[in-house]
Amino acid sequence: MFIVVSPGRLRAFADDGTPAGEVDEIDPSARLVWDDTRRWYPQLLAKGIRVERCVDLRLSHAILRHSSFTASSELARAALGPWDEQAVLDEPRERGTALFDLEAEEPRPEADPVDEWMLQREAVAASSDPGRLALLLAAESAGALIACEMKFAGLPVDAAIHERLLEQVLGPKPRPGERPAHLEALKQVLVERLGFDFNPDSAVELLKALRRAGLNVASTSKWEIREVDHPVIEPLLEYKKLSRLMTANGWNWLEAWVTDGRFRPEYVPGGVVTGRWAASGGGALQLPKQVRGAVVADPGWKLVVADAAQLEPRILTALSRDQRMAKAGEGDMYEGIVASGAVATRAQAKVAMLGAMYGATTGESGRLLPGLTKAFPQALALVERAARAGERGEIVTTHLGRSSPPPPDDLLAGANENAAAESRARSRARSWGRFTRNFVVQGSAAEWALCWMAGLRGRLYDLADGPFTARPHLVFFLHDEVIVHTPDHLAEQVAASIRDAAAAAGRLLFGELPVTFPVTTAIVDSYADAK
DNA sequence: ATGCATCGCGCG
DNA sequence: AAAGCGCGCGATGCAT
Repeated sequence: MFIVVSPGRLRAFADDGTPAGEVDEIDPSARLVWDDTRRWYPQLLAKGIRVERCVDLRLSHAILRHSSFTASSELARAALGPWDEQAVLDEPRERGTALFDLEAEEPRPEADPVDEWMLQREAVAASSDPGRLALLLAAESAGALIACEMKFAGLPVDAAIHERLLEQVLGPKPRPGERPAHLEALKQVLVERLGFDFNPDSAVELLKALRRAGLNVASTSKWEIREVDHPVIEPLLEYKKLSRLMTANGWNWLEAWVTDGRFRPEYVPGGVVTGRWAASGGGALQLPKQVRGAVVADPGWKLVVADAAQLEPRILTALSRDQRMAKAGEGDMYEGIVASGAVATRAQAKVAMLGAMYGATTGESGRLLPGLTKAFPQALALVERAARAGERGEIVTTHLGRSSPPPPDDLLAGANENAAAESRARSRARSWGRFTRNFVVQGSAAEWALCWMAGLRGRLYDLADGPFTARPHLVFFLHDEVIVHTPDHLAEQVAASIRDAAAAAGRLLFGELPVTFPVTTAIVDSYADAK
């Protein structure tokens, strides 16, 4: 059964979409259909209601609007409307410029979610691959539930441990506007070794200072100055490292983002064009290894940290059905690539695979590509095709049907003018090609991860009783990695569920292909101990 | 005072 | 100024 949720109304529908009247309260085992999970779910969670499944019409619309699978649908061909992000963003600008005429504005009636839902069902049913699209929309919507649940539960962070760590590395908490002791001391070393005062926090001043001291550098980035031989370099790199910790995850971060022992960032499913999640608030997806020691399980609980090993190369294997690459991926994929003879070392295998998926042309990665291409022609042909399509301004699509955004209007502009314009056009086209090359792999990997997590969510819930935060539950997700917070005694079962869900995700996406998706699991008290 | 672009760096 | 994809954020410096 479906229940369509809208302000003041709960409309029930049978599985085939026929109306079944209105209901008084939400049945959490029904599939809830709503405009935006972020709008409805937090208040349900606050009331202790955990929803089993949903249809997030906003996220689904974004997929269907652009998917090449539904290009001929009514939904995709309609003018931009209230379900389109762009229309919503443009809206305030179209209306008067006065800032305070909000009262004067007619509160426009909300679009009916039932109409949109029906359009979406039609679009999926008539699409070139209803099965894949339905899976994608279900996974995307499950992700929306999980994002809200993870924010509700929060990632357990021990502020005392974090503060101790900061004090060890930076010195005692400074007064506002001052550098902590260790950073200040390092600054003095820098000044001493260059022979004059300057502010190392300013990239402009720092660059001038380095050049004044006779160092031939064009920027102050780590990569470049690392190569320079001068007594200021070592303390400067150290300064940058400490400074980064201080500004990104220092005392301010702790105060702003960690309350009651929980870090609660906003996760943004579908926030990245490829379908990856984005996050806002506290840099959730950039939590540096340096501070992971402060992420600790509650007493009597454990963290189960799991990571999908070499996910993107394996996704490429499955997408391309490259039997030789599948063989190389039976164990550690990079070792397998070495064994195939494509490259000499594991490190090279890794660099070469990254280069294949990102479109490297130069450097070590570029040099290794011919060897990789020779060993795995089928897999490499897939990414090459995606790149060429992008260069021509065409759309590419992930395994389950998420399509790349249209190329910039000027992608091919200037191709037939003078030599300089032509070269710029080629460079633009190549750059877009690298994006589309990566899009199919990164986007399909994101789909696998969503299916993994959605399957895991259900398995975790079934492991215990009570409110979902009393059961094992997801507390963190980072592209190919999850953290589950679980009562001690269930940790082994959680680890097994994580592996089961990974295998199930592989079958859901790719059927019985001989491609495996191994996950490493670690049962730990502290995130820092996971690897 | 406030907004925006750039740099630099963290993560996958 | 990373070669080679995708992000978010803070500090700085300039424009408004």
